[in-house]
Formats: sequence, structure tokens, C-alpha cells
Amino acid sequence: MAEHRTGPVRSEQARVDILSAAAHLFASRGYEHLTMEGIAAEAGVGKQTIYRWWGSKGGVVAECLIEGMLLPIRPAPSDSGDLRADLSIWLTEILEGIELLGGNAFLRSLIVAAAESDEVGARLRVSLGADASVVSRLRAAVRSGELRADAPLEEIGQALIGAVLVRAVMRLPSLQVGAADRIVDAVLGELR
Amino acid sequence: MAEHRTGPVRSEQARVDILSAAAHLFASRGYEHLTMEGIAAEAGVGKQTIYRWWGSKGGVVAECLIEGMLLPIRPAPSDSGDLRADLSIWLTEILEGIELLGGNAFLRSLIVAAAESDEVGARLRVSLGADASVVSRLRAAVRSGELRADAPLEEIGQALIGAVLVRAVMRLPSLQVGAADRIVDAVLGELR
Amino acid sequence: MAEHRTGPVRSEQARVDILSAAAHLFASRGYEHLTMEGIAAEAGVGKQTIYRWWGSKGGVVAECLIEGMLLPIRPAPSDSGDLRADLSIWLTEILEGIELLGGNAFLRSLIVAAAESDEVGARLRVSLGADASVVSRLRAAVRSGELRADAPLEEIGQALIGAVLVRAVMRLPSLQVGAADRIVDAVLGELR
Amino acid sequence: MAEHRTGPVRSEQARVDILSAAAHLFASRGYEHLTMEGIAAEAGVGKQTIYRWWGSKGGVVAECLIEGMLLPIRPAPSDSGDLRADLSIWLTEILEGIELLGGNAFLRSLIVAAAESDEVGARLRVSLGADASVVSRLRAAVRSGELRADAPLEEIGQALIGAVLVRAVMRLPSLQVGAADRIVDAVLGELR
DNA sequence: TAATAACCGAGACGGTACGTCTCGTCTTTTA
DNA sequence: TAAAAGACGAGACGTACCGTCTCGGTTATTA
Repeated sequence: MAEHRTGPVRSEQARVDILSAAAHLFASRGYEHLTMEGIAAEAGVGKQTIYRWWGSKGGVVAECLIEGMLLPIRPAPSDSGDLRADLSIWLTEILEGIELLGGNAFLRSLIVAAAESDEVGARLRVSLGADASVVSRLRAAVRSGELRADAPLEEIGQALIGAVLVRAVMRLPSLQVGAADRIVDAVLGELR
Repeated sequence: MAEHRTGPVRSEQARVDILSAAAHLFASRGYEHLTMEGIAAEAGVGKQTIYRWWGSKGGVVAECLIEGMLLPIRPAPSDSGDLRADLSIWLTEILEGIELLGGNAFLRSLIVAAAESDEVGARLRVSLGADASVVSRLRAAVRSGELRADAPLEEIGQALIGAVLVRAVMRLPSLQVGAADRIVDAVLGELR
Repeated sequence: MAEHRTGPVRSEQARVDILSAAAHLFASRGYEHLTMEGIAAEAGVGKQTIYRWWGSKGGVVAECLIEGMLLPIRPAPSDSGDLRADLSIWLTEILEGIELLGGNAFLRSLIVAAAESDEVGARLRVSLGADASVVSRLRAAVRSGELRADAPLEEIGQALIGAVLVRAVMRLPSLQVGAADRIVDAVLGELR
Repeated sequence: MAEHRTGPVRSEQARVDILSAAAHLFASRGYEHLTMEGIAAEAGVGKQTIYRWWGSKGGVVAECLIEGMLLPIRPAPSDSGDLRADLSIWLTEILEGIELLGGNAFLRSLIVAAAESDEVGARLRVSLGADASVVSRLRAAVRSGELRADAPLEEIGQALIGAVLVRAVMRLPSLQVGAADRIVDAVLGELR
């Protein structure tokens, strides 16, 4: 038995306008200057329409992430048989994506958003790739003998992404060429 | 020839009261609920006295870090000759310190503060130990042959700390026993 | 064709609460101690709600005057055929009204408010009666021959009210019995 | 027996600098924008030096009045035998003086200062001439028969000055030519 | 000719109020 | 009945002044 409802249905237009406005303002002014009122004004939408569907700024930003409006959704690292090369390419893409969007300043905004909102945090894990996708590539490496059987796969993934975040948070110089290689090198070591 | 200035001198009492109030409120309510008015009220101080000496919340928090009022200042990893053991002990201490102060929620607050304020960011690097102290321990490891000569020492340090941060930011389960070991294992590998 | 606007309408409750609070605080503490924050707190209203509708303290006080919440709105002097008696009664009522509300101190507050805000100044002219109402009584006196045809009617009205104000401003002893008569006598002279 | 005191004596330089600064700021920005800090800065003086000798802004302004730094001290109306002419000249001078210094806006500032400070109020009475000097001229007029013996002399003086103040307070159009004559006419009437 | 006051400039201090901004909720009208 | 518009109570922001209280440095007496 389908449940019936009368009246207009959620406006897809409004939803898209809000997400676009949020993504645009996030990119141009950063999460700390992102306000509900600003999003509503930019989107040409009542504030209530935002609060009706999302509980907070964080929720809106999280949905932007899901939709790939803030960060292009990361592909999994590919499997060419050479783990180091695969991870290096994958990390390079991430670093370049961030650089394109504003570099460390943008990344810091993203980190603040993630730290303030569990929705964003959870989403960012996917968008940045610090999740199953790396782990499954690492698992393949275990199978192929590139990594030993009891290697702490999740921690390796986290160390790779973490090395990127930490540079943004702690104001180390912005990312340079070769950074991805050095990070992979740092985590995977010479001859593993 | 010393330069002379007349007039009253900065009140050390007020400075300490402000930092104590800020540290206390940070610890109990988190950075996002930390307000200049709250600090002033808690410290029994005029707001202007805060603005006179610090330009922002971030500045105050950074000085709290310097004074070791938020995080105990980290000792360098010791050098017992066994790099993995030394790093593991050092990282365990850091994790326990954070856990004691509120765990990942506290760490997230710290990260937000660091991401929003370059002063805090720079200070946090020292307080969390993601700086010269690890690197110099790693350098010793190079000399003793535990690490190869061209290992990317800074990136190794960042990967270690980054693995801790990333778990907080991305809402991975709070830190457990053995976490330090696994992180060190992830970064240093089996038999380096 | 009426212009339409969507959205909530101005809250009459808030408006009245604000004016009551302002009038009450003015009467009890004087204009110089009247603060926007005090009004907002007393009225149980956000400060922004005051600023949304009035630009300044002066505007609020002016509207209090319009509403007769500070000074009862003055009736015009009546016309019994005896100008001096009519003016004397009228001025006596004004003096008694002021005396009741705090005497010269209250009047000084009113004068400060008027001097600082053109809205209050314009309104006070009406409330104190230094306007058309006296002049029209004087015009009747011209018609009945009590005043000569080219008497400077406006200046006469201003001199009457001015004699009251000047005693407040210049800290002359507070108003006594017979004051109204003497003022009317001073301005109209013996046998005009 | 003179009482003796050790230490330096009050600095005449500072006193004059403060009064000049106050008078200058009053003239250029008005009493409502006159601040103790502004005076101190303009005078190149410590705030305490002001508070040491005057209790308040009002006190400083009152002394400016005494020194004739805000308003030239008014001469008494002269006695040519023609009361109306004498008063008219005297009032014209007052109006011209005010006009020169900023007109009604300046006068309003003066009124606010007087209403807020009893020292200024008392002083202004002298400076504006609403005091013994008019009354004594009026008394001469009684003696010469121009005014009847029981005319309320003080109230006449107050009505004259009051008519000027009331125009400033109540935002009536700024003073015009002939105003003095009309005011004298209003108060003294045709043929007294 | 010290010692001792009080003056002076400078300005830090605890406060109060300012006017603005944003929050999240609530209310009204339109479609 | 969702959506736009936007008013509302709340409260933090950063600034301006308040009046008091140190600071050193600098005069004038007084011992």
C-alpha cells in the first residue's frame, strides 16, 4: 500500500540551488565564512527550506561532498601489479585535486568542516579515499606478496592520507612535486 | 642604550588568568564553543584586555599550547637503540595524553583551532611532536643503520602523526590499545 | 493594485514592549542612562528587533512621545475669551505635568533627547504644545482684539515655552506656584 | 599661617592645553562627540591630569565657558534710554555669535552640555546673559517708567533667552534676520 | 643638597554599551 | 502544504570610552 501525501513535493530545484550555492561559497570563501544565511541568499531560497532538509551547515556540505561538488570523487587506486606506483599515482591525483581547489587553505577548510560535523567527516573519508578503496588495493598487494600477510592495512591507508592532512593543519609548506612519492616511500619503505 | 617607555606594565596576573580561563573552557567545552566573551567573563577581565594582547581566539589558544596548558609539552622520543620501540613508546604517550583530555573529540577541537589559526597550527606542530624531535630521532636511526640513508625522514614523522589525526577527523573509532604499535608498524614496516 | 509582500509581519507585541520599556526606563533613570541594551533586556527583545525598526535611541523616544507614553499629549489652550487666563491654565497644566514626572531633572532629560535627535525635537514641539495649538489660540485673540493684528504670534508661543525650558537648562530653582502666571505676565504684559 | 606643600605646582601649560583642546573639539565635533580620551590625546596630556583637576567633561566645558573659549562673554545690554532698542541689539549680538559658531547645531550642543552638567548650566546662564545683566537693565527700565513697577523682570529675561533656545531644541528653522526684533516684540509687546 | 611629595605623560586595567552579524525558530503569503 | 520571505529572541563579535590605577620621569619645597 503506497502512502499518499498531498501538496507539492520537495523541490529538486531548491535542493540543487542550495548545494550549488554552498559549494560555490565554500570554494570561494572557505568553510569558516560559510553561513546558512549566505547560502540561502545565494541560492534564492528561504532559510527554512535549508533547515527543513538538513540539520546543519555540516549536513549541506556533506551532501555537496557526496555529489562530488566540492571534491571530485576519488577513484580507487588501480592495480597494475606495482603497489608503489599505483599508490603514488593515486596520491598525486589527490594532491593535484586539492592544489587546484585552493591548496592547503582549501584542505584546512575541509578539515574544519569534517572536524565539526560527523557527517562531513564520514563523507570526507570516502571522498579522500582513506577508506575501503586503498585497503582493498593493499589487500591485493598482500595476496601478490608485495606486503606481508599481517601488515596493518588500515593504518597504512591512514598514514598515507594523514601525512597529507598533517601538512595542511600544521602549516608546513604547501605541497610540492615529488611529495606523493616521498610519502609513499615513507610509509612503504624501500624494499617491502 | 635601552629604549624607555613610561606607563604601567602588562599585568602578568591578567595574562595568566586569561590563559587559564581559555584552557579551562577549551578543555570543558571545546574550541567551537570557546568565545572571547566567555574567556573574559571566566577570567574576570575586560574584553579589551584580551584584544590588546592577542588578535584572536587562535592567538590565545596558541599561547596556551606554548605554556603547556592544553597539552603537556611532548618530550622527544628517547634513543634506546631500538627505533620501533622508541617511537612506539612516544606515540603511546601522545595517544594516552589525548585520551586523557577527551580523546578524539578533544583532538578534533585542537585540529579546528589549528586549521583556523596559523599560530595554533605552528604551535601544535611542536606540542604534538611532529617536528624536529622525531626527525632527529630518525636521523639517529639513519646513523645507526636502522633506516637507510635517503629515507624521507620528515614524511615519516608526518605519517606517524597524520595517522593519529586522520582517525579523529574522519570519525574512525577512538584509539585503542595497540594502536601506536600498529601505526609504527604501518610506517616503519616489518624489517627495516 | 496593492504591492504584496510575503513573510511575517511586524510584531505589534514587540513594538509595544519596546516602547513601554523605553518609557519606563526614561522615566526612572533619565535619557542619559537609557541604553539600547537596557531597553532590549527590559522588553525581553533582541537588540536587532529595535534596530530593525528604529535607527537610534532618539527614534524610540520620539515614538514614545507620539504615543503619549512620556508626556501626556497636551490639549490646546481653551478659548474662554480671556487670553491671559487661558494661557495661564494651559501653562500651569504643562508645569504640573512636568513636576509630576520628575520636575526639572525630567525636563532636562527631555531636552537632551530633543537636542540630540531631530525626531524627538520635532515631536516634543507637539507634545509640549509649542506649536500650532498656542498659535491658533493667539490668532483668536487677534480676532477678538486682545492682541494687535501684527503681533508675532509664533514668537510669543516660543517665549512662553522657552521661559519654562530655560529654567531647567540653566538650573534655576524648580518651578513654583505662580510661575505660570508670572511667565504669562512677562510675555503678555499688563494691559495688552 | 600659610599651609605648605612640597612638590611641583599645577602646570598652567597643561591646563591651557586641555581647555584649548576641549574648546576646539567641542566647536568642531559637538559636545556629544567630546570625549575625555579625545581631549587628552588632542592636548597631549595624560587622562589623569584632566581627572585630577576636573571631575568630568562638564567641568572642563564649564571652565571653557568661563574663559570665553566657547562663547565670547556677553556684555550687558547697554542703556540708551530705549529699552526695546537696547534689548534688540543685545539679542542680535547673541544670535549672531551663535550663528557664527555653528548656529542651532552648536546651540543644541551647548544645551546638552548644560542639561547634563550643573556647572555648565550655571555658567551658560552667565555666558548667554540670561542673568543679572538683563535684569538690571530691566530694573532701570522700571525706574524710567518704561516698565511697570511689578513687572516680573526675571521671567522677562528668561522668556527672551528661552525663545532662542526653544527654536534650537525643537528644530525650528534656523535664526533669521529680524528674529531678535520679533522676539523682543513678542515679550515686550507694542507699547509698554 | 638630599629626601620627599606631588605633578606629568603614558597607558593598562575592569567595565559598559555600542551597532552588526548570524544562529535556529516562527509566521505569513503565494502558488 | 512546500517554498519564499523575513521577523523574532538570543548572544558573540570587535570597537570606543569610561574612570581608576600604576609606572617612570620631572620638578619644587622642606629638612
